[in-house]
Parts: sequence; structure tokens; C-alpha cells
Amino acid sequence: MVTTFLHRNLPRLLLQAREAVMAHTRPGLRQHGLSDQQWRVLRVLGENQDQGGRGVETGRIAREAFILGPSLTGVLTRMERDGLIERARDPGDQRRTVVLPTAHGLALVQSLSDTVEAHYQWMEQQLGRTQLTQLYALLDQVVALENSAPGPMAQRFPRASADAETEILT
Amino acid sequence: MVTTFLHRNLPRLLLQAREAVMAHTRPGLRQHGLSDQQWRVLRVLGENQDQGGRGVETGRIAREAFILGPSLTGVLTRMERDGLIERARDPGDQRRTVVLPTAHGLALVQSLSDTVEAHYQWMEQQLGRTQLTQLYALLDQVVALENSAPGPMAQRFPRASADAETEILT
DNA sequence: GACAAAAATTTAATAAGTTAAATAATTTCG
DNA sequence: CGAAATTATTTAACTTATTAAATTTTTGTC
Repeated sequence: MVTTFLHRNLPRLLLQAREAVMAHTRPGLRQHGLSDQQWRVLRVLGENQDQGGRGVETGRIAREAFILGPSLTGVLTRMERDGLIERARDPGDQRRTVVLPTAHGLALVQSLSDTVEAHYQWMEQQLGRTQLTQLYALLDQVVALENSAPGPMAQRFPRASADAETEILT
Repeated sequence: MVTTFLHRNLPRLLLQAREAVMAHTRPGLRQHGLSDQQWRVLRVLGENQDQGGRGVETGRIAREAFILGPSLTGVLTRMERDGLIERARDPGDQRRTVVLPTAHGLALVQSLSDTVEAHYQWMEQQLGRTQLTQLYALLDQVVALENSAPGPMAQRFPRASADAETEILT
């Protein structure tokens, strides 16, 4: 038997959920003069700190912070202006730009990361660990749809190829 | 026993999921020269078509299309320029601006709505109805967090009060 | 009925998103 | 080796997002 099923405008629901989560984080960011995007960039820098001071290529930042290349250019320009990061040419491949956090930038990430972690603890408590795990799994499934059948398979945020990934991590 | 639990950067995951869904819809919109936002506005107009030709107030559009007021102003200006909508002052309350779709705009929504509905059918088939229902429920729970404890309860997209809602619908 | 408070939009200034095209450095290959 | 194809990023032009302040109309109240 085929029941009619009410669809919920999934893109909007996802946007709304994202806003709900960010609503708790955002004030903290703003207090330190950070935009959402600047925070995402800083966190990527924090996560990839184990690069031996070589910095992180903008391509990698774009992928991991989920920011398109041309947007990132501006974001980084302002972050450099505000003393959060520094940019340099990758000596090994002069096409690449690499980014390093300043001491100030690094201190910010570390301090804010704690706040965010606390927020996650709170959410885990509110929703329950099981539900949160389920949510992660379902969202992963939705993400996986992207490379499925219909649509011109628009790769707006292309993952690095497996090769590029290894190359970077080597 | 307290197990350590791996958190997944929920805001990013939600953003990614949204992109995955939109990746299928977007090309269709672009073919008709519509931005994401313009499409959302048109759909709101389509949904509230039963207003007896009185049009929809921009405030309502902002809430339902999830666009902030100042952004909406520009979006509507361009939509008017492109012959998708028309704006007028609400006779009953001159503070309000009401929006009506043009014949062209209306035709677009109707045609594109079918495409989108087909997309939902496809997603339902891919993910399974049960999972989709679960996802909706979980996202609702996350959205509900917004008005909970921590954070200055930032109401970026305030729902209309119950009163205003009834007033509008009356 | 006038005046302060509230409500609905808009303006302004800056930041970020989106697409296509341009630059510049690196690879590939004839 | 050297020209063509590839890769990484930036520029350009336009649209949307964000925050605060300004406008305009309505409401509440004395």
C-alpha cells in the first residue's frame, strides 16, 4: 500500500538546524571579532597544526572550511589585516599559497575550541548520545547522495583526489 | 561507564548535507536564471497563493524563505527588475510592503515545483521513508535547541508571534 | 488629538558567496 | 628541450549576508 508522504523542505530544515546550533556558538565568536568563516579557517589551522610550521595550503583550507576559493581569498586578506594569520608562497610549489596562524590567532582557536567542545557536551546531553549518533549517520547518507544518479553531479566543493590527499599528508 | 564520544562538527555536516541536496535542484534553477534565494521567495509566494490576490508581506517572506530583511530588499528589487514579481504598499498598513508574483513568476514556480517534488521522490527512494522520517524528527529536535538554555538565545529569524500569525492568517 | 513607544522596511557599510575569466607555476609529452 | 595541457590561486562583476542606524507608519496613552 502506498501512503502519501509529507515532505518537509529538507534544505530549509538543514539550514534551520545549522542556525540553531550556531546560535549558541556565534555570540562567542563575535565577542572576539570573528566571522563564522574566519572561525572555520582558524579551526582548520588548529587541526593541521602538526605540519611542522610549514602552514596549510589555501586549497586544503577551502575544502575543510567549506569555503569557495574566491571567497577564501577575501577572507584570508581580512584575517591577515586583522593579525590572525600570515600568508606565504609555498617554496616547494610556487603556485600554492600557504597560511600560518599568528600567535594571537592560535591563542584564539585554542580558547574558543574549549567553548565549542563544552557546547557539544551540552548538545549531547540534550539530544542523547544515541540520537546524535543517528543524526550523524543520516546526514552522512544524505551527503553520500551528492555523487549519486540525478543531476549534473555538481562538484561545488570537490574533495581532493585520493592521490592529492596522500601527497599532502606525506 | 563513560565512553569518550567523537563529535562531528555538526554545523559543517549540516551545511554539507544541504549542499548535497541542493546539488540536484540547483542546475534546474540556474537554467531558469534563478538564484537559490529567488527560488525560495517564489516558492513562498506559490504556497501563499490563496491570499485572494492580496499578496504576501515581505516580513512573512523573510521568515518563510529564511532570508534576513536587508538581504530580502535587494533580492526583491532584482526579482522585480527581472519580471518575476511586483511590489506594492499594503493599503491596510502602509508600513508593509506586499509582494505578488507575475504570471511569469507563477508559471516558473509551478513548473519547478514538479521537478523538486520528483527529486524528493527520488531521495525518499534512496534513503528509505523511515530514515527520512527519522531525519526530519532529529532535525526538529536540533532546531528546538535554539530556544533552550545556553547562549543569548539569538533570534536571528524570529518566528512571528502566535498573535501575529493568527492575525495574518485571519 | 498630540506625542512617545513600537513595528515594518529600507539604507548604508562591510563581509562573504557565486561564476566565469585571467594569471602564474608545474607537468606532460612530442 | 619547449609548447600544450594541467593545477592553484586570484581578479572581476554581481548577488547575498550581516549589523547598525535611519525612515515611515501605526499604536498606546495621557
